[in-house]
Amino acid sequence: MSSLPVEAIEMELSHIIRKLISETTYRKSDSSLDRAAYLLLDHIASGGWSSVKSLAEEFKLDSSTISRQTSSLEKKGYVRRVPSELDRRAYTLDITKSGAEELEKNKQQRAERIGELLAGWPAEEVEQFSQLLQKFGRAIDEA
Amino acid sequence: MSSLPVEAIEMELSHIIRKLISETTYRKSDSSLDRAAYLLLDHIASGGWSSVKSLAEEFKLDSSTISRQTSSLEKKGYVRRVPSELDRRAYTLDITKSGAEELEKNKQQRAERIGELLAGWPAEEVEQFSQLLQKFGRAIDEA
DNA sequence: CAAATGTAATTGTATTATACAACTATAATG
DNA sequence: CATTATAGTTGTATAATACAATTACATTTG
Repeated sequence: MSSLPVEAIEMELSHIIRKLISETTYRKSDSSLDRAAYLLLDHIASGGWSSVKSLAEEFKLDSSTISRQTSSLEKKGYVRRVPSELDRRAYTLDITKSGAEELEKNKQQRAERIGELLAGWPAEEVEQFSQLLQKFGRAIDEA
Repeated sequence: MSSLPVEAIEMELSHIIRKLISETTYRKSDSSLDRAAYLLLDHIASGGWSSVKSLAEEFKLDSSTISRQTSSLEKKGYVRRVPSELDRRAYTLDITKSGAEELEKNKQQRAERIGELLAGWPAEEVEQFSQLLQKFGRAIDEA
C-alpha cells in the first residue's frame, strides 16, 4: 500500500510523536515518571510476567537497560523483587503500594493532558479515534 | 474530560510511541535519517523559514541542539547555508538536491512500513484514521 | 554616535537512555 | 561431572539533549 492517506498518516504520526515526546521528556520532571518507567510500572502493575528478561523482550530493549530501569524503580520504592523459587539467578517484580499510587497519579495526569487535547471532540469521534489507535497498536504487535 | 476512551487513547498512544520509536531508533541506521533529521529536512524542504532559531522554536529544542543537527545535515550535503542579507550573524537553510532525494527515499520507506501496518484495512478506516490523526495533531499545535 | 544591552549561532560540559561486551552465579545438558 | 547456556549486573561507548559560556554582530539609549 502506498497511497496519499498512508503518507499523511506517516507524517502526522511522526509529528505527533515528536510533539508528545517533547512534552514528556527533557521537561522539568517535577516528580513524575518518565515514559519508560511509566510503561514498565504499568506492565508490572497489570500482572504481566515481569522478570528482567521478559520485560526486555516485551519492550524490545536490552536486558541491561531494563536492569537499570527496574533498579531505579526499586530504589524509589515503587517495585519489589520476588525471588524465583525455581531459579536462584532470577526474580520477578511486584508493584508496591507506593508504586501503584505513583502510577495512578501519572496515568491521571497524562489522561488529563490528552483529555484537554480532545476537549470539544464529539464523543463519537473520540471513540473512533480510540478504536483506530487500538487497531493500529495491534497491527504493530502482529507485524 | 476524563472518560474511559480518553484513558484508552492515552495508553495506546504511549505504547504506539514506544513501539514506533524502538523501530526507528537504536536500530541499524543503514543510511537512513534519524527522526530528528527527517523532520528537520522535511520542514526545510517544505519551505518553512529555517534559521537555527526558528527551527529551535518550531521543534521546541534548544538552539544548540539544532545547530548540531543542522551542521550534521550540512556535512552530509543535504542542506546548504544561505547567509541572511540583513544580519551577518544569521543564515537560513536550503535543501540540496541530494537532501531532497534522501528525504524522499526516507519518506517512502517510512510510508511503506506504515502501509504494511495498515494492509487490509478498509480504505474508509484508513481515511478516518488519517483525518483523526490530523485533527489530533492540530489540537496539540493549538494547545 | 559611543556605550550598553540584546541576540544568532556555536562550542563546552553534563546528563540520560540506550546498546554491546564482559562478568558472575546458577541451571541445564551431554 | 564437565560443558554449555542463561539471568542478571556492571563497565564502557555513543547519541541526543539541555544549559552555560563565548563570539560576533545588531539594536537601543544616554
